Formats: sequence, structure tokens, C-alpha cells
Amino acid sequence: PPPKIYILYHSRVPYAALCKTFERVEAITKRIEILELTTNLFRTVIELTPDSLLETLYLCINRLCPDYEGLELGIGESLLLKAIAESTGRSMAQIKADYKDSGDLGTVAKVLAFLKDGIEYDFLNSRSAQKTLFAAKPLTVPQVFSTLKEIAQITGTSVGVLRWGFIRVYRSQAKKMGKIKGLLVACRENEAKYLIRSLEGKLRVGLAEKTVLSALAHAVVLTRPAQVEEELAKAVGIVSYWLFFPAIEFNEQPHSELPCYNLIVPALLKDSIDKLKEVCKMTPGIPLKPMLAHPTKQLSEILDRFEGHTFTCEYKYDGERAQIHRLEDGRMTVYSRNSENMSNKYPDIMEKLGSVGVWFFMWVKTGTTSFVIDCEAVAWDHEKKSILPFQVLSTRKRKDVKEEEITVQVCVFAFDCLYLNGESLLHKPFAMRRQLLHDSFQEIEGQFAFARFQDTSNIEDIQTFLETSIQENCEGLMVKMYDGDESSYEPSKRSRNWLKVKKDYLKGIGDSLDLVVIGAFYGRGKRTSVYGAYLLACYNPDREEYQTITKIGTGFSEQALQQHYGFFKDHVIDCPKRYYVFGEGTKPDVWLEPVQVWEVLAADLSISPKYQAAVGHVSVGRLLVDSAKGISLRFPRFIRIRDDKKPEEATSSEQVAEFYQRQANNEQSNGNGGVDDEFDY
DNA sequence: AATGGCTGCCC
DNA sequence: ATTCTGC
DNA sequence: GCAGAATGGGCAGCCATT
Repeated sequence: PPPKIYILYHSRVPYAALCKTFERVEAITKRIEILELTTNLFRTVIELTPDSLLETLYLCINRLCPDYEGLELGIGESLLLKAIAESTGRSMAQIKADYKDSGDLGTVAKVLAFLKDGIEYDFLNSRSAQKTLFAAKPLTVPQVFSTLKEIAQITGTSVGVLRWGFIRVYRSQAKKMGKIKGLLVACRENEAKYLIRSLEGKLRVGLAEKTVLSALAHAVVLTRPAQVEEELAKAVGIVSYWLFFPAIEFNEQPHSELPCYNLIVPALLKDSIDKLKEVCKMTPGIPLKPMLAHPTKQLSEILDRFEGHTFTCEYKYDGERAQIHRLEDGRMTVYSRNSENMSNKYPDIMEKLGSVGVWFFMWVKTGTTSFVIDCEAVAWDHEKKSILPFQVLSTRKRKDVKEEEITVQVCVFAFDCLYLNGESLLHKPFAMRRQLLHDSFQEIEGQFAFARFQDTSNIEDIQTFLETSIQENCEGLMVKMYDGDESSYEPSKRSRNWLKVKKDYLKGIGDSLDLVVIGAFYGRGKRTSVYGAYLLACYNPDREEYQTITKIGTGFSEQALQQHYGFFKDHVIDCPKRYYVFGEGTKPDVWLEPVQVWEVLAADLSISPKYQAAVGHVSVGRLLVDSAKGISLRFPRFIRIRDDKKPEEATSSEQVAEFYQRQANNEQSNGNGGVDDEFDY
């Protein structure tokens, strides 16, 4: 149907219009209706106030700018709680209690009465509030957006010396808080709710980037600025998803190749649709959203998926995704998985890749000018010539890194080439991209390597290759479509053309532990009114203690969440048992009696600064483990209740220590395992 | 100058 | 990251 | 199968406090 116009003619989009859409979207779950509502919002904006389209869109996806510009609000839950408390004149305790009950900070801000000039205004009762409270002008989308941006730009503590020697301290947190409060008092009806959620960084209305992008495409097809195409509007009186399909397609390519709304939106408004594809082309220097892989539960899934196709297996390295760009003019950038600019973290990579010198030491072969390559940066032990764990990589400094001061060396494992010498390779088959990658770069030991691969279609070979990858400190395998149309590079897609196989996905392998539930955390959002996460412990029979090991918050079906809540609410205790061993920073919202054992799966064990499992038993060369550190789990998830086990029969501290030791031994001894044939493919 | 809490970003 | 769920 | 929303450990860096 034609847009329901609830925006009157304004020079700017009222923030209320946006919030109204959010409210409607939040109330429904049907995807097509959500799409329709969002499309109508954008159509209205295009028609009435096209200059606000970009800001409207950014507020819909809850971002301030393209990811690679790296501007962040720097506001979290604590600051918001404080801001809400101060704005409402209520105590933190009250705010926290409300938060617990509603599971939504937005609701907390919306429901509470605001105190202003000694008069209490009730936001729910808009009639009584209207007269006085609404003295402030209604918020507009550009205004809210620019204030959010200002908040993000506030930084640092500065000390200014005023006349007569008075010292004034500007605190960035206080300034941010001031801006938030300023917005809050101007909010009406539901605006505070969505404003707070924007500040939290999660809109949680069931509308996120993919749908917003699709809605944008629909809107610009149906509505051109200043010339509503009535006929077209009538034609879609019957809502059919497939009628819109061309619109989706036409916008998807531009966005996947040039994921920057600052560039796309003006082009959408100005240019014809045909021209858009020309304007929005892959551009070195602007990061692509990396292609992602589907998890695989069994090796047989690989054969099912790739039956009748050629595919190839690669090691899955446990490091940090690095999309490396080099432009013709020599400028270079390293981007992370989430398109953050990591160039300052990797001066060593920049130096090596950018350098001209003796060909023997260069990663880039002569003749290779511009490129975009997809890689994994992995911590590297130069003495042992082996891969170090992710936890080591994560200790690398991130800002203003000087090459001389680098403590954690990195080896870059390249596995794809998306752009080469002025030409996009996104639509080329993977076989060709890999060939070009190998033709254009060369391996330098301990610095740059190609991801190890094996082309095979035999399940036993895959099994063996998987085991070898794990021996060599990798996470497992990536299995990729090798040839044909389906092997192209699909930015931002979790494509079925790439599968990942990790040992912990496979049934019966991986670290499974039986742990005791000793605490719980209130759920939020769709987990309001049940516990959203739990605190788990292992058992130390010698000391008769339960030692905390991890929180857990995934793997539960909705039914399981209900069931657990129902069960544990009768086992809540006022304070922790004296035989609970826990760190100050890991206290749950409620403590529980030790009455149930859960089977839990994890990818790895880690040295923990917070948890206490096997404390005093942890020793490994590289990670300086002091006696106060315990063990925790990487990627913990709930598998099932172990009703057959009593709490005292849970995995013991000693076993936890053993698991860790085994893992560490593997990391230390097998680094070199069977790699003397490094160039043997 | 040291410490600890908060935040954002890796996985 | 992993996992679950409505469409 | 997609898109969205729940939730995990742990690191550096920033800021406020002491």
C-alpha cells in the first residue's frame, strides 16, 4: 500500500516518526511487514526530506559512520544507568531493580517520571505532561544523530587553568552524560526508550542492517525524491515479496562492494539505477565485509553439501582476520573482520608488504601493484617456528605500535585474493583467485605463508587433514567450493559455499565438562523474567570446594530456559556457600545451591584472570601464569543436564588442570609436527 | 603514579 | 564467537 | 536457510579515582 504518511511536512524528519516505526516494528515478527514498515519510512523521508535520509538510515542500523572510520560512542551500561538515575532523580538501586524487572534499559528510561524544575512529569500520562514538559522543541532525526556523533567525539580529560589560578577539569564522562541528559529531557512518549537503546548500541526491535538495506532498495525504486510515482505506488497495492526482488538485487551488489552509506545514499538519490552499479564498485582502501563460513556438525555434511562439485580444504588458523589493501600509489591498510582499521596494530605487516627491496625478502612479487588479500594474522614463535595460541596474539598492543617494540611476532596466512592489479576478482572462481594469489605473492618463513590446503573429495583424507590441522595448532578446517559460479567471493555472506569444521563441533570430540551450577544472572530482552546466564564451577574434592570456571549463556532452547528458571528459583540462597571459590568480578545476581550438574562443551581452555578453577595448578611457559590465576573455557555452551551425576561427581579441578596441561603440551610440542614439507604443494 | 572499572573489539 | 527461533 | 537476538572469555586502552 502507499505509505501511511505520519510525517507532516517538515524540514527535518521528526525523531518521533522514526520511533513510531521502531515501535510498530517491535510489535510484530513478520519479516515482510517489518520490511514494509521500514520501506514506508524511507519512502516518506525520500519524498519529504531527502536530506535526512542518511541520518535516518544510520539511526536505523545504529551506527555513526562507516565501520572503518572507527568512531564509537564510548558509552556502556554503567554510564547509562547513571545518566538515567541522575535524570530521574532516582537512586541507582531503584534503577537497577527496574532494569532487572523490565530487562530493558529503554523501558526503564521511558517509564520513570522525570524531575525537572521541581515538577514531576509522567511520561506515560502524556496528557498531563503535555502542557509544560513539551516546552522543549521536538527532537529531529538529524539533531539526535549529530548529538550522538558529538558524544562519540568527546574524549580525554583536560585541565584548564582559568584566570586567578582557578583550575577547571573537564571530564569527558561528565560531558557525555550532560549530552545524554539533554536529549533525555527533550524526549516525548517512546522516544527515550529508543534513544537509550541507541546509546546502548542495540535497537532490539527485530530490524537490523540486512532488512534496512533491503528497505532502502525498495524505497528508492518506489519513490524518487520530489516526484512520487503514483502509478508505481498503486502497482504494489498487493504486497508480494518477489515483486520487490529486483530492488533487492540492485542494491545488494553496490552495498557489498562498497559498504559505505555515505557514498551509496547520495548516489541513490542522485543517479539512475543503472549508474549506481558503476558508481558503487569495489574500491581498494574501502574494506569489504569478509565472507563467512557455516559451521558443520559432521564430516558427512561436507559431502552432502558439495556432492557433484569440486571443493578444497584449508587449515582454519586461530588468529585475527586481516584484509590487507594496497593501492596503486602504495598506500596500505589492514582491516579486521569488522572492518576496523588495524594498520596501527601491524606496522610490521605494513613495512614488509609495502617495502621494495631485494626480491628474496619481499612478500609481493614484482609486477604486483594493487591488491586486496584475505588473510589470518597469527602469533608466531620464531624459535620453534610454530603457531602460538590466540591468547598470545591478543596481548599485542593495538595503538601506536613501534616496530622495534613488538613483543608478539605475527605470521600472515593468506587464503584469498579479492582484487589484483586494478581488477576485482570477486566474481572469479576460487580456483583462479587462489592461483593468482600464489602467482603474485611468495612465502617468507615466519612472516608470510599461504594457507595450507588439500584438494580431496575423500572423507578419510579430510578426517586426516583435520587431525593434522589440529596437531599444528589450528582450529580445524575450512572447506570451500573450488570452481564455478558458486565459488565466487560473497562479501558479508555466511555462505554455504564455505563450511568450517572445528573439532568441538564434531560429536564426541572436543572438551566436554560436567559442571555445577552455583549462580545465575537475570535475563534481558527476550530473556526477561528468566535467568539469561548461569555461573558454573568445577569441584575440588581435596578441599571440598566449588571453584568458578565460566559463565554460560548459550545452548539453551527457550523451553530449557524456562525449565532451569523454574527449577533454580527454589534453590536461591542469600549468600554464597563458604565453600564457593570465586573472584570479586564474577559475582552472579543470585547465588544458588549446588544441586545440578550440566554437561558443557568448549573449544579450548584458557588462563583466566577472573575464574578460579584449578587455581594454583596452572603452569605454562609462554603465558606467565601466576598462582592466583585459574582456568576458564573458550566458547562455552550448554549441552544437557546430567541428572545422573551428583555435584561432587562433577569434573574435578584436577581434571580441569589436566585438560589444560594436555592442550598446552600439544601447543608446545606439536608446533613443528610434520611441517618440514612447508612448500610441498 | 598506580589502580580499577568500563568499553570496544578480537575471538 | 555459539546457539536458538520465527518466517 | 536467513536474519536477528540472546549469550560466552579476555585483551588493550581510556578515564576517574585515589
